[in-house]
Amino acid sequence: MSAAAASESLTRSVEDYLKAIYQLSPEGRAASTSEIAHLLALSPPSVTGMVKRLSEHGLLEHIPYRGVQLTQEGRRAALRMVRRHRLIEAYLVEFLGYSWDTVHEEAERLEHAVSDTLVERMASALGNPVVDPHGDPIPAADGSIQELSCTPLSDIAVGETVEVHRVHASEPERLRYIASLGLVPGARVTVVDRQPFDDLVTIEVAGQQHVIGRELGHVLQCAKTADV
Amino acid sequence: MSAAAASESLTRSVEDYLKAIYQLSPEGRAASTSEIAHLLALSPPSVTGMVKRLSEHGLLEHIPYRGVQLTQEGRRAALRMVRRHRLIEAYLVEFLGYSWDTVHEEAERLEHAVSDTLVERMASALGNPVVDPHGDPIPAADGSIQELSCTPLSDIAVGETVEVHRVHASEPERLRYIASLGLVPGARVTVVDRQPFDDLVTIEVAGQQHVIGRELGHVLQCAKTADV
DNA sequence: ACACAGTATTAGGCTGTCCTAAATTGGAGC
DNA sequence: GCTCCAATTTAGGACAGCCTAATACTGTGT
Repeated sequence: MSAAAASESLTRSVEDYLKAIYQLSPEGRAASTSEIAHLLALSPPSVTGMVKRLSEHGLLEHIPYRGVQLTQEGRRAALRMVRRHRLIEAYLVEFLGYSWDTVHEEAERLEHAVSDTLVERMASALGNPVVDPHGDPIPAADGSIQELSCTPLSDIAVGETVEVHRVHASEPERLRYIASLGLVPGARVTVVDRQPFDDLVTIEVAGQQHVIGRELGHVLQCAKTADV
Repeated sequence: MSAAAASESLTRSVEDYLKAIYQLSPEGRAASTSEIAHLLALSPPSVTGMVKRLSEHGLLEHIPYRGVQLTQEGRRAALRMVRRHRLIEAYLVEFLGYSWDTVHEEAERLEHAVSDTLVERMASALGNPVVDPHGDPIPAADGSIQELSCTPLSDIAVGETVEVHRVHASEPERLRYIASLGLVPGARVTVVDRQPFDDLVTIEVAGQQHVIGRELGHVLQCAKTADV
């Protein structure tokens, strides 16, 4: 049964669900109904209903009261959306004057409307980039993705100097604040102090010191310089 | 009542209806249910139903059994879609390697997904063009549009030389054929002969003679050279 | 003046996606 | 092992859009 479902085009809603579930299940962990509902700003019953339909179509597996996991096919569809989204973001920033804080919303709509042809043309125009403007890796057209291993800034030891690789946020205000501190992908950051509570770290970037709280500390994914 | 409806965003379907009705009513003539149904590939009852909803929202006026006409507001929304569509086509041809026969379908989907911001950025990148790749005029952002007066090729007198201004087709096969004859906007065409029946005209373009039938004769909109 | 052909509308249904309110279930803590 | 809370699912409903079949209208031709 599960094999028969391929190739009919998915609705916008379905694409959003698959992308959300993919994002909620690193390492193939199961995503819960309420997590999905929260991420998509829907009610939990709506999610239960859709999840049931998607599992009938072979895109995911649902163990009632336990959560959902994408099937191979669902994962493929989700990665396709992630590729689209990130390439569109990269294209808009590179060629149409978007800044990284405004690009997410536009890409969120376009990712459902572009053809595969257009996506690949944008990729070519960009020189087939491997990361988007936030440093997130762009899945290849064949669905492979290599997650680069990063450490949240909040886990970096005092005295270490690292490079910001990914900035895991989509809200414009947050991104603008982060950019105003100079914490864009590629920036070099030194952790100069750490508070014993609340994961507060003091960092130095571009000669300036700032204190970073728990949330931003997790949003900023870093790695040793010259690491991949 | 009619004024209260503004600014809620329109659905894809609604946008398609408005654009179709706009295209079917040159000079504010009324469009019939069956014309709309045919253009959108829907059943007439579906059109009646939607038309009813749209007239409740103040986007058009419906006189039962007589046809529909856009209101000011509906016309504005339709022109917005036409602008989007034509600018997207121009952008894709100019920057992403699309040819005029493949670009329509892509634009048809994108026009519903782009933001006003993106449309205006594409317009700037293009240098604010006034016509799209098919020679169709692009409405201004304020909704004004100047229709250039053209004559169908089938109405040009024998012996006259004219310039192709607009090519009013969207089907890829037809457009490819037209392009293969060199009949792109800007091409100079001389009518060398005309059959007494079926509107067949013999033309010369780029030193080659071709016979053009009734349909293509209407698709090819021409004007005297150096006419605007 | 009237019948009829063709067009348009009404009636009744289906699907996809969402919602709120009311059960149900699983696991934490006693 | 039982109780209870929070998470989840079921029940029941709304709305946008679409369809087919049945009915109503309009204008044409005689």
